[in-house]
Amino acid sequence: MSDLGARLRARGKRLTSQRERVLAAVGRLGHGTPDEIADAVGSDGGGALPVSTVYRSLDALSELGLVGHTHVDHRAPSYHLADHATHVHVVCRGCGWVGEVPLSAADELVARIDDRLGFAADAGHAAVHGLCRTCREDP
Amino acid sequence: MSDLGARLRARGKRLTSQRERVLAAVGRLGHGTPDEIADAVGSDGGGALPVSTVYRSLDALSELGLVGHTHVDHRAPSYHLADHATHVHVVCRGCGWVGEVPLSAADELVARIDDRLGFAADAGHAAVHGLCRTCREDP
DNA sequence: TTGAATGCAAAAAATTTGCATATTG
DNA sequence: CAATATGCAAATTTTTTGCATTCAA
Repeated sequence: MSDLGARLRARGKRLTSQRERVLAAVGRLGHGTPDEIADAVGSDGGGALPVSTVYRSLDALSELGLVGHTHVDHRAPSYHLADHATHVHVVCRGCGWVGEVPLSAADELVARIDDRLGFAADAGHAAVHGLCRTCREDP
Repeated sequence: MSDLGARLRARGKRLTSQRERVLAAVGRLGHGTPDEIADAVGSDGGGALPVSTVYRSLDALSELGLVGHTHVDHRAPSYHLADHATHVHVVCRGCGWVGEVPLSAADELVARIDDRLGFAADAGHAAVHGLCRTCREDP
């Protein structure tokens, strides 16, 4: 898997230390907004990066399929390594609680989507909203 | 269904013409960003509303569960009537194409989430990302 | 009346862009 | 060397807030 450099080059892009550091930071964080990722990069001992570079790096890495993102709440795209997406996120509309279930829980849905549309769904990038145990009982 | 006024009052909120107009605009539009909704409200003959009021109205209506939203792309939350959410959206990461499958396709997933977490998932508010028929074959 | 909601304008966030300079291949 | 990225600052875009005023209940 993956010579980052080769994959970038294959797309006419280049391997830079910034992109390596952003990728590493995403891996370290698990999940993070562009801002949090910028902070994480800043604490790897290599000096801070401007947010604009973080955005551009995330774009580049997304194009390669190395990182993905979900919208956990209204405002923040949360990036993660593509291979970290091993579960479906659920987000409570009431209290904001975030939980997860194994990706396999979505097998049936993924199969049905493929049947009907020929679409390769990546459930690991989905955030399902709803109400958690507590909020569904409450008013 | 519902008496909008009653539902609002039940939460200590009030029925205002602005909220009625925002709700109507969302219904007319089907889907729309706060900005588009503001425009739509502006063309109902009742004069424009400041975006801040649109945001606040959408919040209020969301709390009542009358409107919901999905993140169709990176940047835009797309609001819709809650009862319009009768399908699961799929969004192609490659070309941005948006499709949908019946909500029932997610029954199994919803059941599993309930089993494991006691969480009431609302699949109609989920956008599943992936690759469409065309993009999955292509580079 | 009285607290909730609006309108407006200003503030805060979040994201993108222009351009000279530095780097990769 | 040539094309791609970076850094930085400024410009956009999106969302939120403060506050005096209006309005629903």
